[in-house]
Amino acid sequence: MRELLQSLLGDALTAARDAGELELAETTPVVVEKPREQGHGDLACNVAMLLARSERQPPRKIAETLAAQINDPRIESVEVAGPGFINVTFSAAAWRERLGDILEKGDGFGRVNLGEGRRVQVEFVSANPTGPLHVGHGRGAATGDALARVLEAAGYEVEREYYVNDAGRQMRILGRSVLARYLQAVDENAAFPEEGYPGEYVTEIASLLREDKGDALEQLPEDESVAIAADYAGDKLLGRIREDLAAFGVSMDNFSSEKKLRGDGTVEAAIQELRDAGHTYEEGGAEWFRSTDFGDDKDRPLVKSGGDLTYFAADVGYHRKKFARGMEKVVDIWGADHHGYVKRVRSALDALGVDPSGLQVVLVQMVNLTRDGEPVRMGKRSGEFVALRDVIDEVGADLARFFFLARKSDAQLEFDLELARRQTAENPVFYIQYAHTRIAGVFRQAEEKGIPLLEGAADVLSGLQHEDEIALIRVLDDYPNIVESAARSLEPHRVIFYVQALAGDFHRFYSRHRVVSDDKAVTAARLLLVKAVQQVIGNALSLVGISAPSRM
RNA sequence: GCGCCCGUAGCUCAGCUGGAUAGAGCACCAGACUACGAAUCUGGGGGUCGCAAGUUCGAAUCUUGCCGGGCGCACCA
Repeated sequence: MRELLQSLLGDALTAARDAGELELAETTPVVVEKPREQGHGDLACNVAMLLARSERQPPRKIAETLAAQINDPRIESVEVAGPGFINVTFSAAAWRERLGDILEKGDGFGRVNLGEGRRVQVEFVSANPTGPLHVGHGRGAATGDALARVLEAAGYEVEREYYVNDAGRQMRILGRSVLARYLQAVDENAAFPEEGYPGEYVTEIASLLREDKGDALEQLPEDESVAIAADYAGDKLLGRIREDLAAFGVSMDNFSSEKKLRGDGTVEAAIQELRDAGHTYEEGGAEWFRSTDFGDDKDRPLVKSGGDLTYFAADVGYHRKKFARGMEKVVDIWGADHHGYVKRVRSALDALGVDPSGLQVVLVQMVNLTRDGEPVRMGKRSGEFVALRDVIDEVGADLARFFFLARKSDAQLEFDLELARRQTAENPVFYIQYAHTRIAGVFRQAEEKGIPLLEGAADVLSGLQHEDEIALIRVLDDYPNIVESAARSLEPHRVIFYVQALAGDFHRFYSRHRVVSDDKAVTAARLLLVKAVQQVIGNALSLVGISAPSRM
C-alpha cells in the first residue's frame, strides 16, 4: 500500500508542477509512513513540509495543492492535518483487495527485492574449537541465522559461513591440555600446563584419544604429539559444535579453516599484495601493515618477529578471499569485545582495493546469564560456563532463540534461566505461538462443521465489513516493510517485535469477534482473514527460526 | 588517556533512521468463559526520554560537551 500511495503522490507532484502550482526545482523523496495515531489515516506523508522552504509556500498550502490532485477510487479520503501532513485513508475495498493479494502470495508474502539477487555472506559463531559453545555463542548463532534468513527473504543470495580458528596459540594450548590428560592416564606425575583448559571435556577427549591411538603418542617428540592431540581434539570439538548448532536449528553452508587458509597460500598472497602496494614496513624484526593510512589508530603487525603470521594476517587473507569469491556484501557477526577489530580489517580491505563498506560487522553484546536473579559465572578459561547445549536442553531452542533475539544485538542481554522456564504461564513465545495454534483450532472447528475454506473465490472477502477486520489487514500489510527494514539495518529483532504485536492484535480480534458463526458470508470471509494472519505469523516466525505449531 | 556501544515507566526493553498526545511486556490493582483452546481478553495507576546547549517548521531520534555503566586499546586469538 505504501508503494501505491507513493506512486499516487508522485503523480500528484507532477500534475501540480504541470499546472504551475509547484516549481519542484529539486527532487524530494516521497516518504510515506504509518502514523502512530489512528485518527491520522492509514498512511501519512510529510513531503509538503519538506518542500515548504524551496517552494516558498506554507506547507499546509502545498499539502492542499497535492491533496486536490489525488483522485483514485481506492482512496477514501485525503486530509491535510497538523503542520502539513497529508493523511490518506484507503477504502475498505482496497484493503480487502490487498488481503486477497496477501493470501495469494502465501509463503512468499514478505519477500522483497532489496537484494536483487546479490550475493552476501553471513559469517557467524566462528568459535575456536577449543571447547563447547556457550551462551554467548548462542546469541551470535541466533542473530546470524536470523539475519541470514531475513536477508534471503529480502532477495539476497546468502551463504552461511563458520570460520574455524584451528590454528595458533589457543589450539596449541588445547593440544597440550589434552596431551597432559592423556599422559596422566599412565603417569600420575605428568604436568598439566598452567594455561591449560581445565574443562571436564578435555579429560574425556584424552581418553578417546587413547582409545583410538593407544600409547602411540607417548614416544613422540613433544611438538609432534601436541600437534596430533590438538588436531584430534579440534576435530572432536568441532563435531560437537556442529551437533549443538543442529540442535539449535542452525546449519552452515561452509566451515572454512584458518589452518587451510594459512597453508594454501591465501594469506601469503594477500600480504604480498600489501607489500607490492607499499603498505608494509619492517620494524623490530616484525612486518607491519600501515593501517594508519586508512584511518586505523595504530599500525598492525602481519608477521611476528619470529616469522609466524599473526591472526590478523590470516584475517586479512580470509576477508580478501570472501570478496574475491564474488561476495558483494559480507556480514560478520562478532562478539562486541572485538569491536576494536573492525577498523583494521576495513583498512586492510581498503588497501587491497576492496570497498570497505562492503563489510558490515554486527556486534553482539554479551549475555549475562542468571538463575533466579543470581549471576551464573562464565568464562572458558575458568572452566566454568554454561554451555549452549544445557540452555537448549533446559528451556528449548524456541525459547532460547526468542530471548537472544528479543533485543537489539548491541544491547547487553540478561537471560534468566529460571524466568524463561518458569514463565510458561505468560511467556511471550507461547503468546505468539498460541495465536498460531488458536487459528489452527478455528480451522479444526470449521472442518468439523463442514465449512469449506473458499480460497480464490471471488467476492468472498466482501464479507469483511467491520473496522476491526480492516485494522488487522493493515497490520498484515506492513509485514514486507518490516522484512525490508530488518534487512537494511541488519536488525532481526524488528521481526520479533512485529510478530509479537501481530499476535496481540489477533488475540484481541479473536476475543471480540467469532470467526465461525451462523452467518455464512461473514464466516467464509473471516476464515480467509485469519488464514492470512496465521500465514504471516508463520512466515515471521520462520524468519527468526522459531517454530509455529498447530497444537501446543 | 584514546576509541566503540548503552542510559526511555518500579523491572526488561521497543520507538520504523527527524514527525502529530513517547509505547509494549513483566510486576501491581480491579474485572471477563453455558459458543472457535482463558497459554486469552478488558480497565487502571505509573515518564524532567541521564544532564546541558546547538541544528529547524518539529528532537527520544542528528551535532557538541559533560555525568554514569559496559567493552576494547598485544609481535593473543
